[in-house]
Amino acid sequence: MGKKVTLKHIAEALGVSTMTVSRALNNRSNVDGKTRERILRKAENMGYTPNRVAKSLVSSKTQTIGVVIPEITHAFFPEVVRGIEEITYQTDYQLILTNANEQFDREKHAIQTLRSQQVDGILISSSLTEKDYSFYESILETGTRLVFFDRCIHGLGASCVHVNDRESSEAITNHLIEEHGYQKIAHFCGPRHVTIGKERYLGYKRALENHGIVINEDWIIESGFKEEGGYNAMQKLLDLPVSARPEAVVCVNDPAAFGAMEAATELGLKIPEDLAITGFSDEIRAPLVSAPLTTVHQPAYEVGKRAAEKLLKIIENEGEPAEDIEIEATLKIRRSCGC
Amino acid sequence: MGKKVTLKHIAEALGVSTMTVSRALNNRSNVDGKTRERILRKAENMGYTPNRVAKSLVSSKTQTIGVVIPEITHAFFPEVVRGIEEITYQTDYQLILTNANEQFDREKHAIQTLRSQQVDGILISSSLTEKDYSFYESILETGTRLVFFDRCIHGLGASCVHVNDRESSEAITNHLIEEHGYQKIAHFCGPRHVTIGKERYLGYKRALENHGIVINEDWIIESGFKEEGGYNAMQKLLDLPVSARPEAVVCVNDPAAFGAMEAATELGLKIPEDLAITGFSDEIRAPLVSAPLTTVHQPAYEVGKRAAEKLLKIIENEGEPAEDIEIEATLKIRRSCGC
DNA sequence: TTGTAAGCGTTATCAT
DNA sequence: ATGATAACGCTTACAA
Repeated sequence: MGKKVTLKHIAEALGVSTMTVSRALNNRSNVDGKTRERILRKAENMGYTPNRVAKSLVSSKTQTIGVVIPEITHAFFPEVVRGIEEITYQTDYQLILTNANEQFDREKHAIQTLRSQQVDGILISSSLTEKDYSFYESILETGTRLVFFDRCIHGLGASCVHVNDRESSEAITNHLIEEHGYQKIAHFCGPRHVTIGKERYLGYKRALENHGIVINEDWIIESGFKEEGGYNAMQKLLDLPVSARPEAVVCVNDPAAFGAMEAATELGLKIPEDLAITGFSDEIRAPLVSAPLTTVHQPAYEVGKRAAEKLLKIIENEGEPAEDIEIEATLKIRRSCGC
Repeated sequence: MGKKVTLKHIAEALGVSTMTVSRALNNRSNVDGKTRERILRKAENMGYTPNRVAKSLVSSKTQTIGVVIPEITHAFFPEVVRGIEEITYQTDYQLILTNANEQFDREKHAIQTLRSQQVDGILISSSLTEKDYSFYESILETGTRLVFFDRCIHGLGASCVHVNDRESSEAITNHLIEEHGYQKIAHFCGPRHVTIGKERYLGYKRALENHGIVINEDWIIESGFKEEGGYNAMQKLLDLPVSARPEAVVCVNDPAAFGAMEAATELGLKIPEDLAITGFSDEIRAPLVSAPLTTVHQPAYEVGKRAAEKLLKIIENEGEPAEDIEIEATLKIRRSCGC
């Protein structure tokens, strides 16, 4: 349980200066072979561990990046984290993980803490649901390096990594219309100020418009991104008289779709016979539920990887420009759409 | 993009000393009301963010804990992380996440890095598969605070949080014997030097012994903890002539069970009619697979919470004793056992 | 090749 | 109530 060993201790034990020890331990050229040997051996058996905190104070570099996710239970995010982790592991960065739990206040707090920890950069999927960008504007002004992923905030000049949400949402809606002939299609949407909420809504809308289908506002219900929200939205939808119900529901993501399925099933509907449902994410449960979920496959691992790569570029090259990186998502047709 | 604002900048701008600024910002009593006001306002609009790195250097406290997990894709671990996160959020600690990817070398490396980052403590589920505890002995000697969870290493005097693996494994094996009358039961085990590998094996063994069933060594196959291992183990098992095959397989965890199911299904077996399979974890997919998995429900969230609580106690109370915390797991009977 | 001095941003300690 | 100084562990810049 001895006190922590520092450069100074090694230096004293050996009768050299701390600088010599520092140099030896950092493989600098300008230190005598024998001296280096002695120092390395001594450090080893004194159990020396460099103090990165002190190092960081000098270099203002912590080799650390912060990650803020809105929802650790949505399987999409751990998979993103895996992608991030692959990159940070290779490049010897550490990853500080924080969970905003879908609350923007927690997100702000997390970011402030990360900044005060002097992380070299931050990856974030935002929980922001209102049109108040001032927080982000002000921290970007201070030079905080930031890359958004999945849930982005545009117009701030920050980089963003995401899938082609709008096209994908349009494609899955098209599938319902063209392959199954559905005309009455509802949408359980996320908050509209979150990119993915807005984009997926717009894709849905465009598909209907392109087919000359008039949008029924009763069928557009905000479910948010969680199962519970999908469950509630479905209950609301099924409050409508039977004649006024849709044939299909396009959900903003998989968890919402699962919640919707559960509510529909409890109320005696069969999926997809009585009601078709689609998701967005293709998380781990999608192929397994009783009516395997037709959804949009989002390459989560890839999203994490690309976001981390971009952030590291920004950290390591002064003039790295902001960039909008779009990753192709693919339709995953299963049974819940009626196929 | 202005340079970072420090105490000194605020002090100069206001013509006071840095100490006064420090005191005001930290709510010390001994600072004049008006001075404090001026300082707070100035700090605010200069966009001051405290530098925790500098703070840490003085206090040798980082408000940071490290977490090392063996496998971020196994859904059990993100759920544990959620539990940890709940505690660290409440107590204003940050969480540094590292993934050892089932490799002990990466685990060692992760721990060394965490130590050099001066984390206040480490939570770890070990990937160690051999009986070489020297690494842990040496880092514990230096006073590193450590709590194991799930995959523990005993005999080091470190705390550990885990479920009652042996009893649970015995109970699920008993279920196969007593409720279904199976006598020919195989076991896909983890490495024996990992606690959970050993304990679950011993539970399985004890159940057979208590029922006077002789163990068939051909049926004990090391699958490890991943799907792929379960898949391979099942292929090996099904290489046996039909007459020499077991009626049931007790798998060391859910992923191994899923892999085993897949291989069995591909080879034309029906589960549970031709072969019963059980798991251990009760992860998110367990109820959803085509033969819903009979397994042991491990309260992952609770494991994370308790481990984090224990670690914080150790960090905050000098003399906090090591403790072995056992959490009760429960049998989750579904269809894959034949029920 | 090695050493000395100063400084990174903060706080503890001892003045004033 | 406020300030000066040293210290945390390390590295950069300069000197010997």
